[in-house]
Amino acid sequence: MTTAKSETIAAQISKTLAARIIAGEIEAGAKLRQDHIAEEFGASHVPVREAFKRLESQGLVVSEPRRGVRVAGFSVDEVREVAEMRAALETLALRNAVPHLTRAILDQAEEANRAGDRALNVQAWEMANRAFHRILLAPCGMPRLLKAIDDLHTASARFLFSGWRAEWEAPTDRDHRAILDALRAGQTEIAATTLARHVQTIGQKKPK
Amino acid sequence: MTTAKSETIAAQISKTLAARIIAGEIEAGAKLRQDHIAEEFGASHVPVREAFKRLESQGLVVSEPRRGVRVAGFSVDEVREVAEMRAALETLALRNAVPHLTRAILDQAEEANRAGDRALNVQAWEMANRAFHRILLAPCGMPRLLKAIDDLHTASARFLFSGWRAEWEAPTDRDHRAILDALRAGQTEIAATTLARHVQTIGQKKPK
DNA sequence: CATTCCATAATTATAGATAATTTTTAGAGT
DNA sequence: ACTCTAAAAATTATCTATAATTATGGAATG
Repeated sequence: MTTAKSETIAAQISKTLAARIIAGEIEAGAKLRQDHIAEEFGASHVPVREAFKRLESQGLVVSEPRRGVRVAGFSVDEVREVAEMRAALETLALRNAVPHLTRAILDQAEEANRAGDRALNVQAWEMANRAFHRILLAPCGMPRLLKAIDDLHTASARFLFSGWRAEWEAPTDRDHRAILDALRAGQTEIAATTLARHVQTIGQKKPK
Repeated sequence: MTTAKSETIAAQISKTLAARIIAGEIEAGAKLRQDHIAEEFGASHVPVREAFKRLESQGLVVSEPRRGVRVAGFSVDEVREVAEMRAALETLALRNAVPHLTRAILDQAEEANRAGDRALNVQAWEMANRAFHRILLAPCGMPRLLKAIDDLHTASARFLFSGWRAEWEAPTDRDHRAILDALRAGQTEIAATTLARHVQTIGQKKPK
């Protein structure tokens, strides 16, 4: 599978590293040495540095001047922080999206939800989950907000994968269905409060 | 005035360019040519590119691959978007900060408010305004949230400076005082709703 | 007048060298 | 044996020079 031709090398490296960090292949706190990564990708150190900058802005790595970058850790507090930010921003997005929601969009979201129910592993479930949220929120037409939410989803996914790697079973997502039902009935407030509660429960599921 | 010695050159360039963009010295849509900027700062193009990446993550410039970066424009819709995001995130931060607010912190905020009243130009007022918000919200202890809010403040400041450059008079800030009074009285909800309304009024003040 | 083609310019990436800083290693002294 | 200091190694950050890819603008052509 070849990556898009017109993407810069830095963007490709950034995406690959982000995927690895999210998947837990590189553990938190590990140093990322630019020369090694440059060699692995057959590139020079310049695009690697740019990829680092992008990962830093996503909160996946932290950079200390002259000391290199390392994979960001995440504490329980930070997981809660991300969950609360998601609750605040996703409800805002939903309220602005509601006037533009059509039946077709709601059907799309329901399909994504079903795909989540059918998921065999946590990665597939997360992909469907993210699709569900994105489909419902995208019609708000607020690009900056959507990008912020997307970065928070990425952070959430990291937590999800790190704690649940082994034991995981597909949860039939009751909340998603409740949100869809409320939206179909035109009950925006109920949908928004359900969404807020739903997002915050993710932060509460301790990985045991 | 020498900048901090241990900062990377990229960080210095980024800060300087950000200040110029916010101040309106570089107009929206203007191309930023890395070679020229590198020459101006006596640096090479590599740190300039890294500075661009940082500005991009702050939303101050947009980058099109192989076509360079240009100063981001901002529409009325975007100003409203930023205001709504600020309202959502600052109320969240305030609610989490309230348990940690001391009388000393509230006094600090009041002093910042007075400094705003004494401000002779919009830049000084903005600085005091930002200080007011930061003092009240910082005790929430949520670094990711605070950083996001700070970036939104930057975007707000751009709008403020662009529209009000010439004609501006110090508004005695009634909302700030109302927020402080509510906090002193332990009325968290009133403080939060006042803050939300206050932030959104900024987006409504049309220039001219 | 529209279209194609080419020259120019700018961005993006490579490679090697240099400086500065951090980390590690080794050694001296108590 | 332990600690503190000094030298060495490793890594980052930067610069210079150069090549390759892609836009942009204008000229030539149908």
